[in-house]
Amino acid sequence: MPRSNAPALSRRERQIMDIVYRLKRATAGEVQAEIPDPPSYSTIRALLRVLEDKGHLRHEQDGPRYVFLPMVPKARASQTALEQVVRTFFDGSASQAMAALLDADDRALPKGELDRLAKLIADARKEGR
Amino acid sequence: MPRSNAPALSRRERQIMDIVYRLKRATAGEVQAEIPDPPSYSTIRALLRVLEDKGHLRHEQDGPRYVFLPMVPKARASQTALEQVVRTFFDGSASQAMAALLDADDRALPKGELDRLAKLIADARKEGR
DNA sequence: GGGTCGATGCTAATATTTTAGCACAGTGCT
DNA sequence: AGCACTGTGCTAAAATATTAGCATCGACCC
Repeated sequence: MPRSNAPALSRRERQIMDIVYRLKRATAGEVQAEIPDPPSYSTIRALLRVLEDKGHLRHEQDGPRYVFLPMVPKARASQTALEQVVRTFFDGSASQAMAALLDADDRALPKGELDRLAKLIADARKEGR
Repeated sequence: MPRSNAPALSRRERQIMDIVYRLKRATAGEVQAEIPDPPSYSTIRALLRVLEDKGHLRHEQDGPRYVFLPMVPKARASQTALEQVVRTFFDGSASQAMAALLDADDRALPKGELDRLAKLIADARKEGR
């Protein structure tokens, strides 16, 4: 858990946290590999250490090296991130955001996924009444 | 349009951009009012000026004062923001993200919105084949 | 005209972030 | 044992972001 008084993430810190979430767990080298125009290895490690100090990451020892993991579970962090986007860009309306997702990506949505969504929505409609 | 070589936004800059997007357009005073523990008015203005230099904002004169607006239209910025979240937290799958939105918020979704979504999805399914 | 109010432009100090370098520890190999 | 390799911890410099202060300008009112 990030310490409650922990300051918000800086730019690089945010970038690194995103990478760790995407990879689920990552070593310094893996993080570096994900950054375009990356700074030195040493720098990455320093940042990971800072993030750990601030309570955003923890590490496990994997043989000789550290593997870093988020303190806040991905599921929770993703909800927070979505809420933030919904609040900022969609007036707090989740359904507007969903419509935007559908709109942007309908080519890419596998049919099975659409079916699944249709079902979720059908369920929600039933519950809602 | 942000200059292509414009560096990513710093923390405060991001915060301010979000506020401007949320309000659609905002004066320095309005931005300040939206920030908890805000820095001085002077500071806000400096940041707005920086954002304008970097090409993220522009301003219009409204009587005696400036009203700031995003250079990138909200619709486009919101797509970018969603893509970022989808990539980071949902493995690139828009439908997973939609499911999360539905899950978090199904109490709050007005029935009419659900109907609209159901229709959008039905259409997408037709198109997709 | 003179004064006040509400705004801006600019400059400079301070704080934070970002970066790299160096020293050291452990492992495996010859 | 000695050496190379791959990792860490720590420290300190450099770059960037954040902040506030001060001078100025125009509008309005007395």
